Amino acid sequence: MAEGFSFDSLNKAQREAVATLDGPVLILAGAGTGKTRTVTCRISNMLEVGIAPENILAVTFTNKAASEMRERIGGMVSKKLAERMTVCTFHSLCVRILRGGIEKIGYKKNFSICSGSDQVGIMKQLIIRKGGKEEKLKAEAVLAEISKAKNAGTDLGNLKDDFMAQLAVAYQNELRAQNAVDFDDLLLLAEKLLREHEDVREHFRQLYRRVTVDEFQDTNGLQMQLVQQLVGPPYHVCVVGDDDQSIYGWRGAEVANILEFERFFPDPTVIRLEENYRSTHAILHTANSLIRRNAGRREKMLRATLAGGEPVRVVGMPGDEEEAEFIAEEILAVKASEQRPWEDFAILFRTNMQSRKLEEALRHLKIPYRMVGAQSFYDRREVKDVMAYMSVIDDPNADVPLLRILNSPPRGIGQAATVMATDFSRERQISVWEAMCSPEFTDILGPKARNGIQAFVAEVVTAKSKIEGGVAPANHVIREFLDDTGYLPWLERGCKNEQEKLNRGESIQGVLNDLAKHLKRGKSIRKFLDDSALASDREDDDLEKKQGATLITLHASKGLEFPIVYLVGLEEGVLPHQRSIQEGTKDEERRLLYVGITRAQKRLTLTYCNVRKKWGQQVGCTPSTFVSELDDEHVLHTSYDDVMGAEVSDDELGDFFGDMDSFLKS
DNA sequence: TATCATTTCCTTGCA
DNA sequence: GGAAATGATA
Repeated sequence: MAEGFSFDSLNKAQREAVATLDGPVLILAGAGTGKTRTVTCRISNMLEVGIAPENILAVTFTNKAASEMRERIGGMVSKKLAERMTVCTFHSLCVRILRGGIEKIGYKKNFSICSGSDQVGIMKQLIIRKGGKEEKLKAEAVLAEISKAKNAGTDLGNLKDDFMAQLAVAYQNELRAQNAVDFDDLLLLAEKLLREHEDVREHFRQLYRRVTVDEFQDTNGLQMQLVQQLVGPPYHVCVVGDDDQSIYGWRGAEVANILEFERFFPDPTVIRLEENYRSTHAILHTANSLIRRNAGRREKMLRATLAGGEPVRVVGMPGDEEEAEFIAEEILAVKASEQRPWEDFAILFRTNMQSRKLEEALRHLKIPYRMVGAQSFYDRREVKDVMAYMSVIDDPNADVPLLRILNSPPRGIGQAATVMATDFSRERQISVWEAMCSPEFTDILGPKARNGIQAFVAEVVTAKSKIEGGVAPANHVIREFLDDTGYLPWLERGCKNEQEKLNRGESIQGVLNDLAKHLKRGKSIRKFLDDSALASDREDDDLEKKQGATLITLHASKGLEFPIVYLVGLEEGVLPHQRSIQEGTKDEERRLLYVGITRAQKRLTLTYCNVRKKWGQQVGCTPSTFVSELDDEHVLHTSYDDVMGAEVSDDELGDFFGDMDSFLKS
């Protein structure tokens, strides 16, 4: 089963990357140059020269990337060895580090992790309590500032806005009081722990002798500092990335980390992967001509190994409706004439808003499609609710989840009663749950709220004792609990249509199934909640197995490739996005388009509209300045009339089926 | 307090 | 156009 890897299958630069195991290494891997293959071969090589798997650490940005990498290395060397390595995200690495000594910096060992909507929940409470309703501050905006400050290493009390600073400090105290950390804290505290405690630092430096960081262009300042703490002399650290594909500046990524890598680690070996195996020459030439316009990049020349290719089409559309129709009809026609599977086609767009029209057009022609990364599974409202219910049963003293579900479904515990409960708990230094159990508190409530709270407390206690008594499996008890408390019926009533009801039911069942799986493996409910907080999608959600053409944002498309790509909405204000024009970050938008273009293997179509419906209003559009930046050598400029004229028969066919469709439905 | 009507705001999305 | 937050009413 261990097929190993052969140097013969690699090009010169890739071979050098795989063979250079010592000292700092910077691999600049352009789009489609076999980056993943090179990195996995390099790590396999470490194993083959006898480096212990325990000493190997590879850090990625997503769980998906981590499991893919482990799997591929397992296939090359041996599954057993691969499983002994540490391949994980920055955040789970930090959890690991913190579990081994967070008490040294003043937290309790069993800290819990606050995810996005938990943070929003806390912040909303704080804004209400601090009387910020007149300021009409959005919780998300405050949290964004806090996150920025944490990643930049500035003090939370020093935020520009005075009120924001107040909220930030209160937020941090709140987390502290609940023994909770947010995602930024994971990095912040892990770095602090390593920096301030030599014994911990030495432990991990001894453990992780070989460190690899993937997608290095997406790291922020804090992550860089963490890597520096983690890697000591002789600096066996390898970072891999492409500055031209840095598209997450808006959430703190610093291209400087890759541009000035030698500032952080001395005298690195720099290896450039410049041979592109993915796209035709025409596509790559067009991409290169665009990205050349960016200043301050690591100069590199991507070469196509696939000569020639069809010209890149740039099509001007009358409106967004026609744009969507045209693409759907062409996909249908090309699929038939070239015998391609739906999976060969992808439609890329800048904002999620744009996907609606495209979805409609595809549905109209009965083209199956998959939407990638629209809303992550664990962010769905009902999933969050169910997880909060689980958390409450597991430990009702955690305030955040308790407050989340306290009045869903309505139990007569409105805003007034909630504020009273949190105030009461604060004064006495007890949890909200303890307040709710205390007669002293319930006595000061109105009868409605009192009854609601007492009934709820009783239900939680019953469910808790059932689980602790081992009467039934926890997932069954929880399902029953969701029913008895009226949550499930309430959720169903709130659904607008059958489809929604079905979807919600499925995702709830999904959570419960996942929990059952964890329990069978002997893991606790708490462990399940922790793992899920660090995951974004369900493991067994068959991400790749979903059938159909792909609808995807440019951001989510990074790392993927498709034979045929449509990139829509090349208009000023859309791509580049309006806000980037205002903020002067057009360079990043250019990189975003570059990423999109380089996803295409065989055929690429770029479209722009003259008119676009924006928030229900027709708005005139001008083509993106990026369109005029493309070198025309391999570009064919054309229009809706031209392309539709060439396919009249298909057009009519589409309309025929469309009419047939509505006829059958009526 | 719950529910229905009205108004407000619109990136990108990972742990 | 539409979700989500506010406001008005039972």
